[in-house]
Amino acid sequence: MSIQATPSPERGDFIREIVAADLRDGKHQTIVTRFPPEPNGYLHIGHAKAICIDFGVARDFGGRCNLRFDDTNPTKEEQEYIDCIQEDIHWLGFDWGEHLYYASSYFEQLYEWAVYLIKAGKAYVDDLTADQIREHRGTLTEPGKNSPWRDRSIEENLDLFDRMRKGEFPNGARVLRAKIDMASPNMNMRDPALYRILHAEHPRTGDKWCVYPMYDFAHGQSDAIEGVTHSLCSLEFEIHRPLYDWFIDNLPVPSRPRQIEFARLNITYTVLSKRVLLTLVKEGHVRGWDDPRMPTISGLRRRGFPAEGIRDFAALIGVAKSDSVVEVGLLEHVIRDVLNRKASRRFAVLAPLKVVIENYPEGQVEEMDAVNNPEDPSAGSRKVPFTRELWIEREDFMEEPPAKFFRLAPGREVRLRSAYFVTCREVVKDAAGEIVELRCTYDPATRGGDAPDGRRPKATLHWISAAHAMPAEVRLYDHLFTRPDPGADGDLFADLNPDSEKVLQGCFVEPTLAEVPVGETVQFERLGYFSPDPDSTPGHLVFNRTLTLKDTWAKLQAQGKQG
RNA sequence: UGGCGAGUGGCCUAACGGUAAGGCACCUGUCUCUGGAACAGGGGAUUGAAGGUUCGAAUCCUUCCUCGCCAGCCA
Repeated sequence: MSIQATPSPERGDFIREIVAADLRDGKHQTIVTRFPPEPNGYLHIGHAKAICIDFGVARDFGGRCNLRFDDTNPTKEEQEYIDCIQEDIHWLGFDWGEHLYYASSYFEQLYEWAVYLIKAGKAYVDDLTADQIREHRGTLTEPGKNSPWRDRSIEENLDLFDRMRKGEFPNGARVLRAKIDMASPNMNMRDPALYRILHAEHPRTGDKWCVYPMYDFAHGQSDAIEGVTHSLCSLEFEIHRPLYDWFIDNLPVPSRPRQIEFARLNITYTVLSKRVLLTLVKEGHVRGWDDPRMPTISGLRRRGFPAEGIRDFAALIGVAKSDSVVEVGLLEHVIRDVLNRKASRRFAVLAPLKVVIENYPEGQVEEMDAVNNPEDPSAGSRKVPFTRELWIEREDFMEEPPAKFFRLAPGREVRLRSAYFVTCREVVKDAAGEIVELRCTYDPATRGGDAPDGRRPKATLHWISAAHAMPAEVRLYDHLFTRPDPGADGDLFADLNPDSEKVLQGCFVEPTLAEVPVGETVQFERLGYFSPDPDSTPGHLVFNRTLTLKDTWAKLQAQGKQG
C-alpha cells in the first residue's frame, strides 16, 4: 500500500489529535513514526493493531513509517523472525519503502553515547551481581540504596566499560548503569542498566559485540537517530517515558522524538503474549506459529482471514488509553463482512449422505449454472454437474423432523440449489438401522431452481454429484481456549479447548475447488468460509474452516438445549 | 501503606461545559434459490461513587472506590 496523504481527520483518536496539533503549530513539518518489533517471535493481531496505528497515522498525515527491528537481545532473537515479520507486515498491506532499520545498526553510536554519559558523570560500571542489584533496588514502597561502585572515577569507569566491550569479563560480571536516583518512586529511574555483558552471536552483528544495550537505552536514541517524531507504543511503556526523556535530555541526540502510549489489544478467548504463543508452539499444542488457531498474523492468514478484514477490525476498535477487552465476535463479524462481499460461493458436503433421484436418467449429466456471488454480479457464474446420484449434507435430513426443521424429511420437497426441486420418497437403512441412502424424485419443470407454478420450498440445500465429487479433508476450527479470559484461574493450559480443531475426512467438494489457490478464501454455501491449507495437494485437498456462517438454526438448537 | 495511568449500556469507541452518539451483541418483523446477506424496528446508560463550581457537568475542582502497569543484566 502506498503511503499517501489524506485529509487529516478533524477529530481522530487522541494520537491523531496530538499529531495534527504538532503539525498545525509548526512543531514538525512532516511526521515520522516507526513500528519496532523485537524479532523474537511471530507477529500477532495485537501487533497488527500497532502496525495499523503506526503506519496509519503516518499515512493519514503524509508522513513516513519506518520498520525498525529492536534487536538488542541476541539470546532471544533469530533471523527467521526477522524474515517472517516483514512478510506479515507486507501481507497486511503496509510498506516501509527504503526505511528498514535495525537498532543493531546503531550499536557503535549507542556505545559512544554511553561513553558520553560516563564522561559526564552520569553513568557507571557496577560490579554488583544481579541479585545484589535487585536487593539494592528497594521496593515499590521503599527507596533503594546506592551501589558501592556508584562513585567510581570517570577514568576507571571508562577503562572498565572499554574492557567490558573487549570481552574481558564473563556474562553478568558487570553492568553499565545510569546514575539517576535510587530513591525515585519510579523504579525505572533507580539507576537503570544501560549495558549488559552477553557473549552471544547476534543475527546481524555476529560476534562483533559482547555488550548489548538495554531496551531503554536503545529505543529512544534509535528514534532520535531516525528522526522519528512520534514514537507510538503500548501502555506498559508509559512508566518508562521519564527515562526515555532523560536520555534524550542528557545525550547530544539529533532530534527530539515524543513517546505516546495507547492501550494494547486484548481479545476474549485468545491469548496475545509472545511468551505463551511460543510455549504453545514448542510444546506442540498447535501445528506451529501459523496454526490456524493461533492469533498470529500468519495463523490468521492460514485460517483464511483477509488482510482487509484485519485492517477494518483495527479501525473499528479505535485507539484509546483505557485497558479493554474486545469480544472476539467483533473480529469475526468484520471478517465475515469482508468475506461475504468478496468470497466466491462453492458447494461442499462435509458429512455426506447419498441421494438417488429415481426418475432421473442414469448416465445423464447436466451442467447447472451456479451464481458465484449473489453480492457481486461481476463475479459471474460457473457450471456444476448434476447427475442421478448426489451427496447432500447428513444434517439436512431428518426422518422425524421437529417443528422448526425446514430441510428434507420423508415426503417433503426441498430445492437443490441452482438445480431442481426434489422430494424424499424413501429412506434406506443398513442392518444397524443407520440411514445410508435417500430415494428421491425430482420435478423436471423446476430446472434452475424455480417452479412454474410458483411453489416455494422452505429450504434450499447444497449438493454434489457423486460421480464428480472430489474427496477432501476439512479442518474445523474453534476458539483455542474455552473461556473468554483464559488463565484467569491460574492455569492457562487447563483452559485450552480440546475441540479447537476437528479434522474431517471423507468430505466432498465440487470440482472447481481443486483450483483454489492457498491464500484465497471461498464460501462453502450454507456452511461457512473455507480456505485451502498449505498442506493441500492435488491428490489430497485440505481446507481450513475460516468461520462459520451465522447460523440461526444452530442457535435455535442451542437455545432449545438450554431450555 | 510508592509512582504512573484508566473508569461512558453486555463489549468497543464518541461526545473537547449546552443536556449521552455509533458499531458489535441481543430481541421483533420484512424479504430471500445460502436458516447467509440485505432491510425495518426494539429494549438496554441516573457516564465508578459522593460532594462542589456553574444557568447548565461525562467533560472543571475535591475526596473516595475499582482496575491496569512498574521492583529483568527482557522488550
